[in-house]
Amino acid sequence: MTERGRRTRRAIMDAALELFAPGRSFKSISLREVAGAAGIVPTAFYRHFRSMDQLALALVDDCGRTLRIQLRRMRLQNHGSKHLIRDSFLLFRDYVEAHPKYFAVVSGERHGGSPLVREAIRTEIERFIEEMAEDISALSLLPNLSWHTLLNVCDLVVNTILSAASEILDWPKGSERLRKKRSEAYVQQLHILFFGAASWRERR
Amino acid sequence: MTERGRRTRRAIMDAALELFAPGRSFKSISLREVAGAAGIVPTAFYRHFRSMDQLALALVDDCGRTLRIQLRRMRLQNHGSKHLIRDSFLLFRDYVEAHPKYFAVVSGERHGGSPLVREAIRTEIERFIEEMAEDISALSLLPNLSWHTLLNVCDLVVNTILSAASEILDWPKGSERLRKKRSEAYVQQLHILFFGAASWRERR
DNA sequence: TGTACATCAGTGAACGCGCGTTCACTGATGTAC
DNA sequence: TGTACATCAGTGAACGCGCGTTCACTGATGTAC
Repeated sequence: MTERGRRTRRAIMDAALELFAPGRSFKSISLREVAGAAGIVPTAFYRHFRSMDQLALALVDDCGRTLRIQLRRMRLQNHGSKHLIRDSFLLFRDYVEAHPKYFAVVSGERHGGSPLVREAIRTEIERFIEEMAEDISALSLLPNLSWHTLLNVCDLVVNTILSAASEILDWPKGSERLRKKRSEAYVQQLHILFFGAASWRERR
Repeated sequence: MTERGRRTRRAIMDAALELFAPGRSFKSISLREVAGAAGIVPTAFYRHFRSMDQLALALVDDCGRTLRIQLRRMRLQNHGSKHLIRDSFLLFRDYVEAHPKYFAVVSGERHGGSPLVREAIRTEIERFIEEMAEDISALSLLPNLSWHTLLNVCDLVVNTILSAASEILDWPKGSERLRKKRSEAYVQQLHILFFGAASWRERR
């Protein structure tokens, strides 16, 4: 693959990501549209991807990797915080607002996409969950839980913040009150959830 | 509206629901396809709905109402149970498996649909949450919580079981082991969550 | 460093297809007397 | 209960459009000597 090839491939992926406006699913974006936005003729698309599904998979992979790196950095850098849960969530919220497209792909295609894409997203999310569990374990934040239960708690947490991400993408731009109110609601949900996890005794 | 009209309208909605195979979003279903499945010529569609979006709204409304009635009945009839949470979840799981299409609409379009449809689903889910909170309040299951916090807990619960529903729709048909394992995982999530809620003290 | 050549990326015409929507129509259904 | 008529539901031809994909091509890029 030549330098030119790599640049165009990147341009196609960026163009596709850019087309992920709210309310648009991957299925509703056409090959011709992506090609046009990437500045190439439709037929040239095939030089880089076999089909739109393959592009979707590459995109999921890309988003997944980027998000995992960012979120892990977030967790580790936040470690010493006095209000760990609140601070982590607010940081997460800001990150979603700063990079809406990445989350739009994951949220939007997680339940609606083609089976292939959905499976790929599921795998990415599982990695998410595992990394979160590893970090919590390494920091001994929930020493009472077995690895198995810890994973399950992280599943619940990731589900919750992905729901939050999806909602955040829909917030109207100006409404600071709503933004604060809903953020606090999610913070409370996470508090209750971690409170339950911290008081949990195995084999009850 | 005549009797014939009502029957055809119903046929259109049933046909659309039937087309909600896994991996198909509403956007990827065409007017002609729905009309064909409903046994009418494409142009006759307009006698009943202005557009596909209007059909989607009618469908969401229909699914929402049906599900709310069923789920409320479920909660109330399960009331005396010794293992309230587990029994409720298993009943819910069986109901999802028995009526997959209804959940496919709600799960699939909740994050991916057009803004109009997403808004409609959001409203239906809010009603869900409120009804659940009312029932829990009426049965004094979480007397320690303020109404505001109770609503927030129910939000978390509904999010969790909707994630579960989406996963249940994807379970391979035969795998009883997976089905049991994942069901127990969700039951544990709900236990932890309710445990946290039950031990929660306001104004901490 | 210069050149010849192979490979690779992008082009543009062409195809057949299913789409949403219009229109004037026909036949079925319901109602007023 | 029977009939005349208005309204309503369904028809079928037609339209222009954007779609994915094929193909033979041209020009750009990278490499071997």
